[in-house]
Amino acid sequence: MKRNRPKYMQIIDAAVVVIAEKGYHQAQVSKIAKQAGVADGTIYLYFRNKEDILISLFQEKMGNFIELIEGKIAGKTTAVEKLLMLVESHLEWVAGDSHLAIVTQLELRQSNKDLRLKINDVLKGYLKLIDKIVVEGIERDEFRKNLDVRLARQMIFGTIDETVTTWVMSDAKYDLLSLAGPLHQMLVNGCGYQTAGN
Amino acid sequence: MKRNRPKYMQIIDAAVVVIAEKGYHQAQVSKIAKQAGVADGTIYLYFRNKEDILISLFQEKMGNFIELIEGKIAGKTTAVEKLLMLVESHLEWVAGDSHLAIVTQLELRQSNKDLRLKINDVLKGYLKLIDKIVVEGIERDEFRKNLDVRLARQMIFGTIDETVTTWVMSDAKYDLLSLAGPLHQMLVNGCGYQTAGN
Amino acid sequence: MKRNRPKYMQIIDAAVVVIAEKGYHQAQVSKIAKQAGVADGTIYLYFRNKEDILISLFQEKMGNFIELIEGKIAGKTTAVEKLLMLVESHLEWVAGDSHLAIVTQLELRQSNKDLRLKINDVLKGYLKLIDKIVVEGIERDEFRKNLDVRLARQMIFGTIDETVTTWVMSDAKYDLLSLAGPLHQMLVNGCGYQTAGN
Amino acid sequence: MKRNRPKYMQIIDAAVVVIAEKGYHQAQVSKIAKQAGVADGTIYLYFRNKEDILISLFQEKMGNFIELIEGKIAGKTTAVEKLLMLVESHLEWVAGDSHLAIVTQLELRQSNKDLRLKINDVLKGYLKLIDKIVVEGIERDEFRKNLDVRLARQMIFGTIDETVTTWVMSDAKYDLLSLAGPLHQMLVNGCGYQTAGN
DNA sequence: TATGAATGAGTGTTCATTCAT
DNA sequence: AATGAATGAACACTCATTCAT
Repeated sequence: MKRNRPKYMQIIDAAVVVIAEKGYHQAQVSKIAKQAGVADGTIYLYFRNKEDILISLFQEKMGNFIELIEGKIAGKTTAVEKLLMLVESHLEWVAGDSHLAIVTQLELRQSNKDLRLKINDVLKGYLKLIDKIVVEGIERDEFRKNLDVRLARQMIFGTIDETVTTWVMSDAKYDLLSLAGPLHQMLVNGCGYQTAGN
Repeated sequence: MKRNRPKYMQIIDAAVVVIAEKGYHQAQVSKIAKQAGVADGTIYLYFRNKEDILISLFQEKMGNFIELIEGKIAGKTTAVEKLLMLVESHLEWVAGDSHLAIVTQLELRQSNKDLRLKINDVLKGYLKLIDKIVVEGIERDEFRKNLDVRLARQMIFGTIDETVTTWVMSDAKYDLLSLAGPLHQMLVNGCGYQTAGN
Repeated sequence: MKRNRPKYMQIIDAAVVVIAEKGYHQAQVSKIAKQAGVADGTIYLYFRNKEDILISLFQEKMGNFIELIEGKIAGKTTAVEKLLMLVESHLEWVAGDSHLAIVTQLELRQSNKDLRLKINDVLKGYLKLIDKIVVEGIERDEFRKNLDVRLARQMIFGTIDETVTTWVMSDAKYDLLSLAGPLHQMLVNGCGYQTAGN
Repeated sequence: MKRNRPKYMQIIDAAVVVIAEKGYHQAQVSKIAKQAGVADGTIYLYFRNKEDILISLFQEKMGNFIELIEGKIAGKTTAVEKLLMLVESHLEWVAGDSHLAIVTQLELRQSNKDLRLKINDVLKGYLKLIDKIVVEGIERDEFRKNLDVRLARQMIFGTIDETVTTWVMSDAKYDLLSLAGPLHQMLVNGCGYQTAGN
C-alpha cells in the first residue's frame, strides 16, 4: 500500500486511460493491470480494492488541480481576477488532458453512491476555494452586498461544470479555452459586478 | 408495447418509487415488477428492455414538465419574467415530488453513457426553451447584445441543476422555493440585465 | 427457495456425486449444476449459497437416516437390541451409498468452521438418540449403574465413526456389514454388559 | 531444507500458533512467516511447500508424543495398565498444549484428502502401538480371545479421539484428565476385561 | 395478455510460490 | 542464507431476458 512507489501512479494513469477509452463499466481490474503493465495481483499491493483505485485517482488528480489553482490565485488581487484565473485554469486543465476530462466529467459519475460521496469530499476543497473568492468579492465591494454565497458558488461551479460536460460530450469539437472570457463575464455579472461593456 | 394502456404508467411509476427508495443499482426489474403488481415477464410487453423503462420514465415525466412550463411562460411578456417563471416552476416541480427529484437528479445519472445520451435528447427540449428565452431577452434589449446564447443556456441550466442537486443531496433540509428569487436575480444579472438593487 | 420441488433433491444428489468423485475443493457450483442438468443460476432458486447446498445435503440425508433408525429402534425392547439395530443400520446406510459415505465421512469434514458447526447441529439429533439408548440401558440394569452417559455416547459414536472412516479410506475393500456383530459386542461390553462368551 | 537448523522448529511452532489462533483457512504462509519472524521466501528454504509445513508439524509433534508414550508404557506389565497409561498420557498431552490440541483435533482435519492421507501415515505409528497392547492383552488372557484387534484399535482410538474433539470444541470447559479413569474402564470392558465393580 | 421458472454470461480478489537482489 | 515484491490462476453469485404454459 505504499503510495510513493512508481507503480502507484502508473496504475492510476492506466486506470484513467482504460476508463476513458472503454468506459466505467468496462474498466475491469484486469484491463487496468494490463494497461499498467503489471499483474492483476500487483494492483492489490497498492490499492485496497477497485473502488480505492478510483477514489485515489480522483484525489490525486483533483487534489493536484486544487493546489495548482490555489497557487495561481494567490498572485491575484481582486476577486474578479481570481475568478478569471480559476475559470481559465479549470478549462485549461480539462482541455489539456482529454482522457482525464472524460473520466471525471462522464465516467466516474456512474459510480455507486458510496464512491460518489467520497468524490464529493474531494470536491469540497474546490467548492471552499470558490466560496472564499465570493466572500472576498463581497467584502471588497466587487460583488453585490446581498449576494447569497452558497447560491453564487452553485452558479459558478454549476456553470463551469455544465460547460465542460457539454464540451466533453461533444467530443471536444470546439475550442474550450476561448470560452473562458465570456464565461467569466457572465459569472461576475451574476455576482453583481458591473462590467464595462454592459 | 402499447403505451396507452394503464399498466404502462403503472410500471413507470413503480420504477420511480423503487429507484428513489433503493437506488439505481438496486432497482432490479423484478423489484419494479413487484412494486407495479405485475409479473416480471409482463414488463417486456410494455418495454423493450430495462433501459427503455428508464428512458420512457424520463420522457414522460420531463416531457410533461416541459409542456407545463411552456404553457406558463406563454402568459409572460418579458424574458426576465419568463426566466423567473421557469426557475420557480423548476424548483416547484422538484420540491413537489421528492421521489422524482431523487431519481432524476441523483440516481439516473449513474446510468451508462448510452442511456445518458438518450436522456440528453429529452433534455434538449428543455434547453431549447431556455435558448428561446435568452434569444428573446437579447432581442428585446433586456440582456447583453454580445451574450453567448449557448453559454447563457449552460449557466442557466447548470446553475439550476447544481442548486437542485445540492438540495436533494442534503436530504431536502432547507426550503428550496425561497431560493427562486435570488437565483433568478443572479441569472439575469449574468445575462447582463441590470436589476434595481445593483 | 421451494424445497419440495423435484429440482431441490436433484441438485442435492448432484452435489453428492460431484463431491464424492471430485472432492470437496473441486466441487464448484458450476460442476454441481452441470451434473444436476440445470443452469448455474437455477441453483440459487433453491439454495441461498453454496454452503446452503452442503448443509441441506447433510440435513436431508442424515435427517432421513435418523428418522429411519428411530423407527427401527422403536420395535426393540432392550437397550442392547436397540444398540445392535443402530450399529447395523449405520453400517448398512454407509455401505449402501458409497458416494454419500465418502461425502459425509471424508469430504464434508474439510469444510470451514461455520459449516462444521451447522453440521454438528444435525449430528446432535443422532447423539441424543444414542444418549437415550444408553440411559435406558442403565435404567433397565443392562449397563453399569455408574456408566458416564456422555463418555458412553462418545465411545459408541467415536467407535462407529472411526470404523466407517477407516473402511471408506480403504476404498471399501472389505465387508463392512459383517463387523456389526463384533462391534456391537465391544460397545455393550464397554457399557458394562456381560455377554455370554465372555 | 536442513531440518536441524533452528529456524525449522521456529517455523513449525509459528504454524501451530497461527493455525490455532486464526484457523486453518486463515493460516496463510505470509502470516506464519511473520509469526516466525522470517521472510515469506525463507519458509521455502526449509519446506517444499505449505503442505510440507503441516505434515512436518504433525510428524514432529505426534512423533514426539508416540516416543513419549512408548517409554512410559515400557515400565508397565499388564495390557490394562499399559492402556491406562496410554489414555492418561493422551489426555495429558492434549490438555497440556491447547494450541496443539486445536490444531490436531480441529483445524488440520479441514485439510484436503492428500494431506489427510499423509497425516494418517504418521498416525499409523500410534495405531500400531495400540495394536501391540491389544494383542498383548489377548495373549495374556486379559482380553477376550476372540477380540478383533482392528476393531478394538478403532474403538480405542475412535473413543479417545471423539472424547478429545468434543472437549476441544467445548472450549475446554471441563476437566479432561478426570475422564481418564472412566474412559479406561469402558475401553478395557469393551475388550472383554472384567473390572471389579461390574 | 399474463405469468414466473429457468437461463448463463461476466469479474473482483486472494495467496502459494518464485526469483532477482 | 535471506529477502519480499511480483505473479496469475481460479470461482461464487446476480439479474436482465426468454418462452412454454
